[in-house]
Amino acid sequence: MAGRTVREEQVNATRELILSAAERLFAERGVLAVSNRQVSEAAGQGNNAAVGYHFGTKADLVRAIARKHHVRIESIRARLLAGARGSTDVRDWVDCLVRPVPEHLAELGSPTWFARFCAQVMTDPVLQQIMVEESMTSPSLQQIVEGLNRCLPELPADVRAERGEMARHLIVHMAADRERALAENTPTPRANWHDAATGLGDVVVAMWTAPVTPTGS
Amino acid sequence: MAGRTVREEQVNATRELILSAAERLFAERGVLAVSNRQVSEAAGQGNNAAVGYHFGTKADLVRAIARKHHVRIESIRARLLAGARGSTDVRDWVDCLVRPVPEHLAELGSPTWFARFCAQVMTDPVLQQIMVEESMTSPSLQQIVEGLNRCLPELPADVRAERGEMARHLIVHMAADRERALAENTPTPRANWHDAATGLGDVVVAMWTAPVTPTGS
DNA sequence: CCAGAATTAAGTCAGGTGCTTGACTTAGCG
DNA sequence: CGCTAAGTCAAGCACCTGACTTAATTCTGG
Repeated sequence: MAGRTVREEQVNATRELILSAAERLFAERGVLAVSNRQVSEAAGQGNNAAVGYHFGTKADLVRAIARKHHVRIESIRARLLAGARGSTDVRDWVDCLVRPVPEHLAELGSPTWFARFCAQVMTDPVLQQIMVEESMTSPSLQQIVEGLNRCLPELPADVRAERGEMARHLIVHMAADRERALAENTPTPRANWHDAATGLGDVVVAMWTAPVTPTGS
Repeated sequence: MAGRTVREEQVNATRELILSAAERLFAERGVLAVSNRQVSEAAGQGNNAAVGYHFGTKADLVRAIARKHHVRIESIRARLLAGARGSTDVRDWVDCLVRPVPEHLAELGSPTWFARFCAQVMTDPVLQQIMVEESMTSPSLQQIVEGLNRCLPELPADVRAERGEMARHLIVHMAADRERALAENTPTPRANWHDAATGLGDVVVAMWTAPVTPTGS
């Protein structure tokens, strides 16, 4: 088994090269504006079809990038979740929801591209579905939802769904904004990812606990 | 001057045809996934260069679509603003911020495509700037910001900026989500655009008035 | 009623795209 | 040591794209 390393190492290396080149180009220029050829070249592969060989279609490449990060994010979420188990404080559950992505970006160290990539993919009419498939299969996310439900039992199911969507948008797009600001050396409202997550948490807690003005009936 | 009508009418009609065809295709398939050719064809123009003739580059086309809607949205915002002048209730100013887009979409009648278009353009790394230029020149938006500032004088400037960004993301992306759900006949949390705006308002008010947990110093 | 301009139609062109093909390189194994 | 198979490379294919050119059509102003 140890003999497999040499070749397999090399393959994994080029796969990783393609993955990170694609992530960077996608974030900077837009997923659809970048061709597989350009990704291959940026990854230092003379072969213009390297992406096709290793990943298949562009959608598969996007999925691979998403999956790579999601495993890290998932483990951070699991760790936070362990600390919140049984809590009846909304803030604890919101932190489980809000902190994993910023914390993951902090771990990666500057510069990062994943947040911008993520925001784009989540907004694109055809790529969106890929992201949903990748991230909604997370069991830990389900546990957070249940935890929040227990904290806010009288919140109507519709409103709960609505505010869940809102939280998702906020987390992804605010991370993308901050990441972009960092890349362009523009001033950011917060000094670091942890503080940014705190600001996000303040808002998301307020959001979940906001009174619901009656409509219709 | 009345004699101009026949010719100019026709030209404006094809321009409008191109504009709405582009808006629909962009929303459904993605701005960059649709070529100018496809837009021209979808608009019923035998000329594959009709887009180029009438608008120039794709960025110009995007700008034209954005501008068309922004004039309507701006007038709705101005009307709401008149009712809020002098108020010290956060909710009044939030309504000015939150209601124009949903109300505009309601006026257009189903199906609409602008919200999805808008969300994409705002997220794209190169198109984003166009949208910012188009929408940030609005003087009425400035007035809303000032109104909110007067209601929340002790909120730090950084946090104010941060929460302004959040509100923008929420308005655009939640509208896009609802629009997509409408297009796909998926159930929506709210029965109509007005109620959706109310739900959005509840959250945005809570967001602006949320306590700020101290960070750093 | 007509000359001239604006708009639409139709075709062309160079360049870029995804995908496929076949040759070359190299690791692993008998 | 030579064979096999996986990975890499380079070239070619059919197709699509934006940009440009030319012709036909339509309307305007005189």
